Amino acid sequence: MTTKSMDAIMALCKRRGFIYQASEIYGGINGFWDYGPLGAQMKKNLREAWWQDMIMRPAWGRQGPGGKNVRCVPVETRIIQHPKVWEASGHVGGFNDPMVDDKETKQRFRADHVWVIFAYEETLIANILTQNSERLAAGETLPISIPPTFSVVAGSVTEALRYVIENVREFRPYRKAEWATNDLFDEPTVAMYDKDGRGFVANTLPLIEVLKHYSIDVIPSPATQKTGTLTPPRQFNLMFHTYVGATASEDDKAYLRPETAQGIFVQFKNVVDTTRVKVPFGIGNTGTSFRNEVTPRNFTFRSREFDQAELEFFCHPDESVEWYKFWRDFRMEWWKTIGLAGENLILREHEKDELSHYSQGTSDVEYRFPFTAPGFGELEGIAHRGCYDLTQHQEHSKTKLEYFDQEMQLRLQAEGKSKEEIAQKSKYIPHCIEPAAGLDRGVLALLCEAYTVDPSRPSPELMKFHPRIAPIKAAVFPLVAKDGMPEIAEKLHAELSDKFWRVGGVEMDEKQSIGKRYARMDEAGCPFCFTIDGETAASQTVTVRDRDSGQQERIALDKAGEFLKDKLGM
RNA sequence: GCGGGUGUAGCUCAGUGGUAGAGCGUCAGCCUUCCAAGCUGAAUGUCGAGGGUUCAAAUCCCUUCGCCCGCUCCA
Repeated sequence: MTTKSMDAIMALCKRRGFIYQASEIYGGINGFWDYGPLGAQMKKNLREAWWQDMIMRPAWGRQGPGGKNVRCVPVETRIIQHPKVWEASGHVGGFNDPMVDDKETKQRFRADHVWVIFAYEETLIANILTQNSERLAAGETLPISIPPTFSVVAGSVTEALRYVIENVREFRPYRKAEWATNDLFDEPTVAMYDKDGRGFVANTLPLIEVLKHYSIDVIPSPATQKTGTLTPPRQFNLMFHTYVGATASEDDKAYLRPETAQGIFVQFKNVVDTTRVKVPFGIGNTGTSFRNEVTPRNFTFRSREFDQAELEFFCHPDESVEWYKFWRDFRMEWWKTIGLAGENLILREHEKDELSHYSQGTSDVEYRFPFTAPGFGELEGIAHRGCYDLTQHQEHSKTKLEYFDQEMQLRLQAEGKSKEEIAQKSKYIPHCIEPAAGLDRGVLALLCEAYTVDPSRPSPELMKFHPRIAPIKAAVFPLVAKDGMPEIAEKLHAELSDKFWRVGGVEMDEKQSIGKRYARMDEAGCPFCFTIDGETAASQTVTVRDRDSGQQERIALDKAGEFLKDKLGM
């Protein structure tokens, strides 16, 4: 594969009106992009394709595991939810990792991963123990204050101390370290020895705790063990917040959603109670989400405001793995059918250690963008979320979100199962499979995949969109603007517009040379151009030019609509 | 948030203190019977923004914003 130039793609997007920088005349705003006429239509086509193939006729009418029909319904939920929704989902906590930077080495650490080690001289400890034996016996805690000795990066106390033991020579003047126990501390401790054999007792506390008693300036950096180079912990708050109500006090604080999925979980009970859906079934939701990214980068790939198309598919726990595989495979296939058919698209199953604790499987549909190549960037994640979300909301909202499976009850009764077993198995919190696609990333991938440079063509740049995605479906040209050709073209244009306006644009262009007009349509990604020429009036035929090959065929004038309908798969 | 690069017409870019340019595109007219063709003409800019130095700033200095690359981050 030849590497495509992202700069060239971005230039074309601007030039042809696919994507503009948001608020450009004011200098732009970091992490936000607008769509121009062609981009807006294209994104609408993508969302429409998702809606049709996921909600209206899920998985193209295929049957799911066990020959079950696949039923999905839509909801449209709000960007602003009750703040507790985001506490239950874990986003408020998870989006609030404080970070510290090392000003000298420019390294950044999660504050909760920095462990400060205190090493006490053994003789000092011994003295304290003997001098305060009565107070210690009474269960008192002794205030002992010594400067932090060094710090390490680790996920837990044990991991931190294990690191010290295994890499003790990094920490001068210590030469040797081993696990130890000590009466003074409840926590695990380590015994360390310097080159003269003097003994020390070391324990560790998380940085955040240590900062309650010490200034950041006396904490050694885990990168260099020098003091004075760390910044105070800073919150990287990825949640956008706002205020509900005109008074804008702290009590009115609310969040803009970081994903559309939670709106589905929160309305799960209502959908079950009001729409006669039965497990297994899916609920889809599309819309805008917000994440205050640390570093928006790579054109529209990591924007702060973006659109998602998410399906939450609810099923019985015993069938959940089968449904997970079903959706994972279908989603991969789906992206292929709308224009990402090449080797740039992969399905990547997450490794065990990448999975959330509640997940039995997660895959990403990934695309090799020019800016990620040779790596890949995530387009869609398909996650087995277990019963995690509904359970969380059940706990936080104190509302029962169990599903009563009447079919299961009848089946178990027929099988003569015990009352206890029937009651237990027919009432459950469904498991959930979540295919969550990024629409803006989808558009970006489709743009990158479609962008083609063919130096052998008179106009080398073209966009090879799949007809279903192409914002302009067809164009009509009179070969020259005389001899009655414009009149015939006008008529054909009117006919095609009338037939296809629901799915995309039909253009008419009679200005300038025919080559220039073809070139313009190539850059807009219009798949078919109908040209009225000198023969049309006599033979009632037109030529159709295929964008990708440049080849033309001659068809009957009154068959143009049918031709296009067929090519658009309608 | 740090470091490096960059910002001049719709796009690509030239312009190192002295009257803002080129190519392409766009538009108009002519010409033209199939691929950014030809001829003629036209429009288009607070030189990213703000401040400073100077008789004079796209150009030098400071601040700031956007974009690109690397680091960092990515429930």
